[in-house]
This record gives sequence, C-alpha cells and structure tokens, in this order.
Amino acid sequence: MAELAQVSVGTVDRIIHNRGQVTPENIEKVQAIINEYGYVKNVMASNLALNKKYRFAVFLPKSDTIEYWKAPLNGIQKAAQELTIMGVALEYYFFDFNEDAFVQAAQQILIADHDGLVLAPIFQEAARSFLEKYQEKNTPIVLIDSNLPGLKNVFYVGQDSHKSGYLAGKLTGYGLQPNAHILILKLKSINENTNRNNVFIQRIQGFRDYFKEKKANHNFTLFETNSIIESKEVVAPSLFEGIDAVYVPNSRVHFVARFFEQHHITSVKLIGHELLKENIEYLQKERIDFLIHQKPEEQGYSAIQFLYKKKASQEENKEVIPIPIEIIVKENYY
Amino acid sequence: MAELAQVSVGTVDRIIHNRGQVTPENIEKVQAIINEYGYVKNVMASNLALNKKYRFAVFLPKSDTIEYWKAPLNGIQKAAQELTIMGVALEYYFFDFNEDAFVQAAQQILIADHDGLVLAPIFQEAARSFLEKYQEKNTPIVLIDSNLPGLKNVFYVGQDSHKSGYLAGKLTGYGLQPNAHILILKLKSINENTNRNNVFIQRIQGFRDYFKEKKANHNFTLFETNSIIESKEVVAPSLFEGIDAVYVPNSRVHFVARFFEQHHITSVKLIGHELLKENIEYLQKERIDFLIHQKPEEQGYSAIQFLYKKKASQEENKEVIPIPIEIIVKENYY
DNA sequence: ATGAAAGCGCTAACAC
DNA sequence: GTGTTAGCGCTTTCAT
Repeated sequence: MAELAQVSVGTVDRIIHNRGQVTPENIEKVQAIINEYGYVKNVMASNLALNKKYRFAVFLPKSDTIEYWKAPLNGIQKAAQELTIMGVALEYYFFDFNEDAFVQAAQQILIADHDGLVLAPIFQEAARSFLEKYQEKNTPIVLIDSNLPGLKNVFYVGQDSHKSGYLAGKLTGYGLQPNAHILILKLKSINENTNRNNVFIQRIQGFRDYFKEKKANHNFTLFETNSIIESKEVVAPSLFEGIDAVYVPNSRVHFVARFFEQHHITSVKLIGHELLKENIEYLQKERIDFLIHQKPEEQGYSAIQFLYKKKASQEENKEVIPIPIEIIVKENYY
Repeated sequence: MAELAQVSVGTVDRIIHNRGQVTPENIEKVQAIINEYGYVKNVMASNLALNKKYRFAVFLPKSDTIEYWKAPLNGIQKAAQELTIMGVALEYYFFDFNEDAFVQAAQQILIADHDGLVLAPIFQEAARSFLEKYQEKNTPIVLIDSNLPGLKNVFYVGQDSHKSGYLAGKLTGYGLQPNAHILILKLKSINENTNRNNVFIQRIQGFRDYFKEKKANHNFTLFETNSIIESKEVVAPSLFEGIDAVYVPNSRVHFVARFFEQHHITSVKLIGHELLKENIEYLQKERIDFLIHQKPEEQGYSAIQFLYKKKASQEENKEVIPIPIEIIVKENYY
C-alpha cells in the first residue's frame, strides 16, 4: 500500500489491525489514504504471510453403509478441496450407527485438538453431553442435518423439517378432490430412537398443519402407521384401498413405490423425501410424484465454508444457515 | 516445495510449466517427488507472484428499468466481488432495450480490450454479426439467458426453455381432471421481436409436448393468444370461462393474477415463470400456483466464474453449464 | 541446463 | 511510537 506516501509498513500494519502504539495523527493520515484510495487488503498475500492452518473435525455416521450420509460428506469434501489452498484441513471421525460407537468417537474428538467441529447429532442425549464438554474448547460448532435446540453458541446448517412437511402437505393436497383420503405412512427405520426421528415427527406435524390451516373443510383423512414393508408380507394391499395419496415422511418412500409396482397399484399419489438412488428410480418410473429435499451436499458444503469464514473472521454471524427446500419431479431431476 | 531434496526452484519451475531446458533425469526426479508428496501448487502464492489481472466485459440490458435483468447482474456482481482478490475486474456495457443501442454498445466492446465477454444475445441478428467479429479476438465468450445456436467456441449458461415448458406442463397437468381445459396465454411484451421471444416459443412447445406425450388421451384443449391485459379492457373475463388452468410462458403471469383478483375469478390454476416481485406477490396471495425459474442470479454468477476458471486454465470445458430448473410455490419461497 | 536472487503484498519479530 | 527486515511460496530474470 501507499505507505510510502506517509509512513512505514509497520505503522500501517499497526493501524489496520489496530494494535495501538501509534500517534493519533498517523492513524488519521493513514485512514484518510485508505478511504481515498479505497484500499482493500490483498487476502492472498495476507494468507501467504500468515501461513495459517485450520483443522476442523467432521463427526458423521459412516456413509459406506448408509446412502443417506454420502451426500453431506460429498459437500464437505468439495468445500475441503476448495479451501485447502486457504489452509483448511479436515479430520474425519466416522462412527457406526449406534450410540456406543458415537460416544466412543466423541471421546477421541474431545482429546484431539481442532479449530472447529461439524457434527450430526444423531443421538440426542449423547450429543448433548458431548457438546457440553466440547464447548469448553471455545471453538465453533456447527450442527448438520438435525438440530439440537437449546444449545447456545452452536450453529445449525440443516433442514427445516416442519416447513418441508408443510410443503409436502401443499403438494399432496394440490389437485386432490375434496374428501380425498390421504395416508401418512411412517416406515420404521434405523433412526427410530435417534434425533433423526424428530425430523420425521416434525415433518408429519408440518404436513398435518398444512391441512389444518388450508384444507380443514375438505374432510381429509389421515392414517399413520409404523409398518415396515420391506418384505411384502407385513403390509396388505388392502391398506391402500380407497386411498388417494400416500405421504412418507422419511426417505423410505421407495419401499412403497416398489410395493405399488408389485401389486399393480396405480393412481395413488406418492410423495416423499430425499433423493436416494432408489427414490430417484421410482421418480423416473413415475411411481413417485414428488420428492422434497434440502440439498444435503449443500448442507455439508455450507457447514465447512461457515467454519472457515468464522475462523478467518470474515464476519458470518447468523446462527442458522438456511438451505432452500426443493421440489423434485421427474421433469426437473438431472 | 521440496526442491531442496534435489535441485533448485528454477529447475522445478521449468519442469512444472514444462518450459524445457531440463535434463530428463531431473524431470524424472522431480516428477517422482511430486507424485510421492502429492504436491499441489499454492494458488495464492502463484497469483501473488504473477500479479495477474483479468478484465471481462459484461454486456447486458439496463436493469434499472427492467426488473428481469437485475437478477443476473446481481449474480455477476457477487462473482466479481469474490474474484477481485484473484485479480478479476469487470467492465459493464449496459444498453437500452433496443437494437440500435445494442449495436452501438457492441461497437465499443469491439474496440476495447478484454480477456472475456459475457452477454445476453437479445437481438439475434445483431448479436450474431457482433459475435462473428468478436470471435477474432480469440477470447472466451459466454452467452447468458438465451442461447444462439450454431456458434462455435461460444459457451452458454442459461435456461433450457423447452425443458422448463415441459415441466410447466407436468405441473399444470398434475391433478387436473381428464377433459380439463387449459389456456396458454402468451402476453405481449417488449421482447416480442427479440431472441428472448424464442425462449417463450420453446417453452410453449415444451408445454405442448408434455401433453402430447403424457396426456394425449385426456382431451386437453389449448388456446393461445397474444392479448395484452395491462389495461382491463383488452381481455374479457369471458375468455376464462370453462378454463381450468392458465399457463403464461413469460414472466407476465402477474397480469393474469391481478386480472383474476379484480374479477374474482378463483379456482383457475395459474402457472408461470420467473420470480419477479409482482409474481411473488401473487404467489404469496395464492393466486399463482407455481412459478418456474432457473435461478437467474446463478446464471450470472456461473458465467463470471466460468470465465475466470477458463482463463486461469483450471480446465472447465463443457460448452453448456446447466442451471437447475426450480419449482417455487408459496410454501418454499423465502 | 541450472542456480541465485528479487519481488508480488502482507505479517510479525526486532531494534531503535 | 516507529522503522526495518525476513519470510510466506511462487515466478521470472539474469548469470553462470
């Protein structure tokens, strides 16, 4: 910078980072030049000189067994790649999908040393007590996928479950006749006793709220079941008799689609969540009408970007980073 | 890099940029180390040393009078801001929405000197002859918003009009009864004689194709009109009698929504394009059911990012950068 | 064919 | 309180 015009680089530096030790006159002189010439610091040179390193911990379920967790990981890796030149390095802690494994990984994270943490708080209680200890490190924490309300100093990049259930309600209701019969089919999954289950519950609540608010006079009927239909036997086709639309609040809507396919059930609308491969397959086959999701890759991506910005002190203050809710049909999937 | 392990920085540099002047032995030695240690060049240091500047020309209609053009400009500015530290500077050429102004601006661009160009080829013929001359500069060109087929060495970041019309067909047809009556209402606009008009034509074609392919047996009826309904008088409410759904292939769907509002026409589905303020207003009021768009900010953003990557030779080779087609309803607008 | 050295813009340690 | 200086990793020029 044009320090030549006035003083030395040292002084300018002290002023810019207001480390004090400068005469008011000088600080004014330099400020004037800054304003006049519209000086902006060269981030690259700065980073080069600082040679800063950021080490973030990523705490997620193993994604080689559960497709659902691949997407956020992809986003995380993409962000990591983009940010390596900024000195960002990730340390992964993957756990098997059970509470013991979660707790064990948590232990390791506590003894390790990082500049930030992103985690999916699958096991609510375990996550809570882990985070309480972790918070003493005074290092930013970003929750992903499902929230853990009531913790302060914890950021959230994830879905708005109630809102997406509400949207599902809208799409389901759109074009249905009055007195149509809707079935909410909550298929059991490994998430049954986890924090993810709250996501499904909130979606269902959102779904119901939509009809309560908008179609109250339409005499909709809502069933709810926890049946599993991975094997045909568990559910009888009769369950779907007289039903006009089925809403599956978790990612298992493809089971229903397959069931329809096998039993030649057509003309029942089918709405679900998440772009899992199998869901896409039935979307393409036009067995599923709508899939709703909040780009999970983007959640992972944003979480890492957020941590970086936070550390590089490029402001970034909001507590919740919203991810748009997207509507996917066969015709706009790509 | 670990040149210390072998030779001097100079030699390493020559190898990395293969400028020759190196013994095969050395090039092998260094290559080995590169592979082993997974060396990746520090882009920031590189840029610092190179002190490179990129100047891109942005050639768009004035957006202070036409809301439609604000969005891509926003995206462009966002990208510009992110890339200033990479030495990117933009030069804007805005023109009034007429061919003369377009041609005049084009002249200026031809005499100026840039490292890349992004433009909206509103006036097809004028744009064509301009681009033919511009291509001699041998500098990358990115088309935005509407394509100009048949030009080579020209990239496109924009919408897929046929596909989005097709999607509009799907959403319109979803939930309609057989024998429903659909009106395609093409409202006249300033774009009538421009390349943008092709966008609308292609959307309509996509819309029709959807019904041809999927609902042929449903006995849909399609009307088409070029009426303007900015003043009430032009269109009579009777036009909408017996109509179940209206599709407006351009961004003027809010005129229809307002017309419905004024004439208390309800229970006619309304589908359109673009998230203009006024369209959003009627989406919120539930007068418009669906709005389809391909994030125009993202188009602008991607265009600039593309140019930068192209120049910084970070590969980037595809000719068409796809922008997802998004479905917006009241419940997922934010 | 290769090495040495200056400089890109900024930071931080040190000397005055 | 202020100036000087080395060095971040890379490019480029100039000797050798």
